[in-house]
Amino acid sequence: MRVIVANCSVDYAGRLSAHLPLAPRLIMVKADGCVAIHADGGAYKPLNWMNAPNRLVEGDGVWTVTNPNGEKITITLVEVLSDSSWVLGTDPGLQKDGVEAHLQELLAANCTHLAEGFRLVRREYPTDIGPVDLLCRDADGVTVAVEIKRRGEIDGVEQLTRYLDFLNRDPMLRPVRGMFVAQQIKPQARVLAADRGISWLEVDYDELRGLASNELRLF
Amino acid sequence: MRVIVANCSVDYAGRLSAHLPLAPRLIMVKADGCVAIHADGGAYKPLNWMNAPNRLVEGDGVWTVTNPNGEKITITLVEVLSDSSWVLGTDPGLQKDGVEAHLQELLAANCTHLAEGFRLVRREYPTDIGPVDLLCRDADGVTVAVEIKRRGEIDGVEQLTRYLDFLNRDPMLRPVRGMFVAQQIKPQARVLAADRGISWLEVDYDELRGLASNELRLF
DNA sequence: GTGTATATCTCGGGG
DNA sequence: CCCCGAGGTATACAC
Repeated sequence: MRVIVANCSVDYAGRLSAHLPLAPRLIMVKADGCVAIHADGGAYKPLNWMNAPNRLVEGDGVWTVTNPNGEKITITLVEVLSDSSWVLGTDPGLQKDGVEAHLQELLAANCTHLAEGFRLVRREYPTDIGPVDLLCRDADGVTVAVEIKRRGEIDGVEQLTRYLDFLNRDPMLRPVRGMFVAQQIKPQARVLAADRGISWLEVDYDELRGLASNELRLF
Repeated sequence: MRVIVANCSVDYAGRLSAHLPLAPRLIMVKADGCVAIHADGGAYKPLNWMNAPNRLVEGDGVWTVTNPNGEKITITLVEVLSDSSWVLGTDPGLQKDGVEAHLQELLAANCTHLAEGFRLVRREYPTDIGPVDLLCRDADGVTVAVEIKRRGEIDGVEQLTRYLDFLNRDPMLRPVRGMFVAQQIKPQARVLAADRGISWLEVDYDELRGLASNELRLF
């Protein structure tokens, strides 16, 4: 890990063209070779960057970083205020809890939470176009394809629509209806779901987790 | 801009829960207060972060960063290897060229480039489901919804299909046909567009820009 | 390698 | 302020 603070200007040419006028910035070079140019604000995203794999050539006050896709960053260093390096080693990595997969687990284990009388057929039910999160049968025995998201946006409705298209070609399953489930569903997604006859439901992750631990306590 | 290199462990609780075991990492604190914890690899994305606005409290070997949404990062500093600060000032900012907005501008100004006899009705034509990039009328007076992308992929075709669904409900516009325009269109997207009766066109940004400057030269 | 789905996406624009 | 779309999205994973 190398950190340089310098007055610099930067040019990027690749998927688009971009230019940074001369100003003081922080340049971070990681062990895997990736380069990031940071301003003193603006969240974690750098102004410009080049991910690994790439090739960094340090010329006389000019760095050029190129990658195999023909993208190129030119950093012109006018005045270097600081230049330090450290060896940090590989990171043990981030442990996460609360992503979509967990929501899916909880709902698979408690699918009556989706609606009275729901029974799980299987998780990750395969179709030609990808796996459906949950396939259930409702109280009337009608098949229901359930798509689960942490945040329900329009893409998720499109995804579920594609699954329904394919599932409804199977005479053993037909008719299949859809259910869109998320912790929060955007208005646009609700409109599209409703328009396509897909029901939707907002669920609470913490409540579900409590429900799951209660069930555990009962047995 | 403050950069600390330290052995640390990190806990995040907010939109999800996450934990980083003790290891050497770089902690970046920007002037706007945002905090990012970087490993020595893995592109420009930090392992953990907290964007502005937030509140950073430096305790005895423990930093807590909280934001108004109830999210919280706890950084436990075991050994500080380096701690430096610089004042960089506000950045003049990134100048971009070649993004979708430019393509849309150029095509709005030169919509005959899309097809002979095209006339622009309006840019960003609103529908219940979002704005259509360009609404035009072709040489026969038929309404054409144009979706513009830098890179034409399947999502764009889906997006245009949604717009067409809604536009075709308007008796004043009906029938509306679709046109999918991009600098490069993936084969899969072409197939889907064709399957839905949507015409598609690849355009060259540099050529369009030249065309626009030629028009300027004429007047 | 391509295609697909996720993300504490980030970021900027418009109502 | 939220909603919405674009992004050099990045990243992981399946085929």
